[in-house]
Amino acid sequence: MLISTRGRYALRVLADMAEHQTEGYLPLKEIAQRQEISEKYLEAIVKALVQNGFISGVRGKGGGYRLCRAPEQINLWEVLSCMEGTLAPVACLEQNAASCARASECRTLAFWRGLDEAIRAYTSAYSLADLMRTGQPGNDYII
Amino acid sequence: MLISTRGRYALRVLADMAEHQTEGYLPLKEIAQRQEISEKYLEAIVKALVQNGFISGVRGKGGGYRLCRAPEQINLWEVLSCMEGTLAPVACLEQNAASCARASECRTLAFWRGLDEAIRAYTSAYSLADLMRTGQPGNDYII
DNA sequence: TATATTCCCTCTGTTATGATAGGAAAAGGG
DNA sequence: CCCTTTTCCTATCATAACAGAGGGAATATA
Repeated sequence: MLISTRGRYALRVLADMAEHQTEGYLPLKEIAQRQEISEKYLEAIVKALVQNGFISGVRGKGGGYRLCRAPEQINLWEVLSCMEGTLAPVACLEQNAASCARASECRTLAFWRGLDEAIRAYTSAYSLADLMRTGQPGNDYII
Repeated sequence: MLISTRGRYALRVLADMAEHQTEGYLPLKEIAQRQEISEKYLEAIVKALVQNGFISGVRGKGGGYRLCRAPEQINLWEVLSCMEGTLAPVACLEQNAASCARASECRTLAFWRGLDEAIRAYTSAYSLADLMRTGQPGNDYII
């Protein structure tokens, strides 16, 4: 499985936050209830989202979480790859993969690189805003 | 990781067999040595390849394994999906996935379906023969 | 019979997955 | 100053998947 619950839930949380953006800081409790995901498990997921600058949290009464950027500027490849650690389809293509002695003669490497690129191309074409339209990816991802 | 060693090794074994096709039945021992993969682990992998009709095995002295079809007719999506069980990027899209009550309102489902389709399109465009050319996929996959 | 080979079953160590539990720290309201 | 709400932090756990290792039975050749 390329994407575990960490990545899947992260997208659902972000989409939920985008949908309720106007309501200020959203307590995790509410998000967990709406999405029917264990609040305790979501804690670990939003923590990663905070650390990677997608959302920010405010403690105490009236606190909660909020998107740090506009949905148009939240790229799904970015979200998924930091939630999953890597989106590489095979171990050979991970960031800190041990360099393979067979690489130069490998019959399959080019095929894997192409698959990696296909996954990157598809996911990075989507922004969080595209999910809100439940439609096709647009090019509203402003660099 | 979308593809584990089962899928990766399977492609390497098939490519090795295609390369040495003319030599008749190839003992697993030789393939394992050339590919530097544990023979014991490969046993499980070739077993699956036999069961799915990609290769056939003959026991006894002079025995070994051989491709059942021409490399042009061995589709990589087919190989990988039966080695991995599924190539679905998320659990929601697996064959026997429990039907999800949220599916109709899910903001992310269409995105996942598209990713699934992108993976399928890329991998199924390749045949084993394409790997042998270490080049781009051709359209020599004859149905 | 001796040898080479696939085929079959079981076992094991390690890592990832998907959580759960218990509390500490911060902020606001009375 | 206390109480409540909330994030934040650390630890633990059960299950499954991954990557093999080991032993032997069945089959074919010479």
